[in-house]
Amino acid sequence: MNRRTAITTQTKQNLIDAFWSLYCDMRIEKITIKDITNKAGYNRGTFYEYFKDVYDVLEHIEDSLIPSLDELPPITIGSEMRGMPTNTFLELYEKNSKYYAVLLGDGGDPAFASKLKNAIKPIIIQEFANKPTVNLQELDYVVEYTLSAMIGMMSYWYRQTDKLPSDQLHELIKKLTEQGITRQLPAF
Amino acid sequence: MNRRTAITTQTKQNLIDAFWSLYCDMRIEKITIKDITNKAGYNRGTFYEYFKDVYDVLEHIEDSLIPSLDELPPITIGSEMRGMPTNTFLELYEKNSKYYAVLLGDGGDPAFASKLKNAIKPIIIQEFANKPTVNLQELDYVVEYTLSAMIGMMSYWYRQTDKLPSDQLHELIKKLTEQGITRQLPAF
DNA sequence: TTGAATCATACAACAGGATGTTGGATGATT
DNA sequence: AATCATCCAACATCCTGTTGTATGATTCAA
Repeated sequence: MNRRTAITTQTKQNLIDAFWSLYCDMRIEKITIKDITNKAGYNRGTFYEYFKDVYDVLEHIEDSLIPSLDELPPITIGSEMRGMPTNTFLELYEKNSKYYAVLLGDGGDPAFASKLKNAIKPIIIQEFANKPTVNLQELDYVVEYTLSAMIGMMSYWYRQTDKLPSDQLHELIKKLTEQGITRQLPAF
Repeated sequence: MNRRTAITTQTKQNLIDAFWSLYCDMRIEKITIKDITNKAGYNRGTFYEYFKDVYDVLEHIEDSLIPSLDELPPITIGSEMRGMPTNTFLELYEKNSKYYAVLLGDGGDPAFASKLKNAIKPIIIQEFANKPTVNLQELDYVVEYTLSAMIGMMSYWYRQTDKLPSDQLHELIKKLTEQGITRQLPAF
């Protein structure tokens, strides 16, 4: 890599890292550009060489966390989860948990959940779109339901101090996906 | 009511209404106190008589939208949805949809979803807590799963322009709750 | 290889605007 | 008439985003 681009890349990353360490502790509205550059060790003006404003940094981070099509393993019907790739999603979450847990948590960005869902949704839907019996509109809602449940569950899990064991969590999700909620309730 | 308190109540409400109409159109970070007081027709200083800052207004609104225990109808096992009161939740959402759809949407507040879940969760859990077979920790996750899915689904529904018919949505949610996701997929 | 031209990087300083506080005027309550 | 609440004007402070400039890196022709 060019010496020059190496420097700029590093500077940008330093700013990103400084932002993230602040973002983990405080609401984004309270983060000033001064805070970021102070922490990263740059002049405040330097920030504007790389980002438009504080929200631009967040967007940059979010974009880098949205999986690209080829990053996700191809999904085939008849796989372990019979079409709904919960495991793929869980692995994705775990891989990026450092960021996901914050972005999808209480102090995070509600738009990120949508971005994530919208990135994954077409991949899943595509698998079923050519089936003759499929109602595309309903399918859309089923996928929305699933992804919302997954995200909610995982975020909650990461928020807990005494967590359910990981394999028990995975098992529970699998059962909920395949059998529904009612059957998991003690009264049933 | 006292004339004086009537005035303050009205002023406070005017400020809240002005805030909400702005909040529906723009991110909260972009809303200035000047915007609010201009819209409501007060001096900027008056705002500080009632609220600490812009976020304080949002908190006030959110608190008024969290259902109290006696507001929610008592939940009994063996009811229509066999214990998981999805209908109760759907009705709650629809009753407050003007606010819920915004607060739980992309430009909303992720903390509100948690507040809402935490308010409803104990009511549901209480119904099962005394069953001998229940695993309280797992139950907690099942409820989290359910509420996350409901909130995600409803928010998505309100975001759509050409919505699935309401009764079809309710029917789909019922099936997903009772039978799981896998059985709703065309490949199954 | 050298050195002059060009470009990128980082910074200081400034104007504009938002914030939160203080002290005072007006009008209601007692 | 005295007291108190409501509302507002004005102020100091801080944050923002832009502009102009100095420093150092890269390029290319001689």
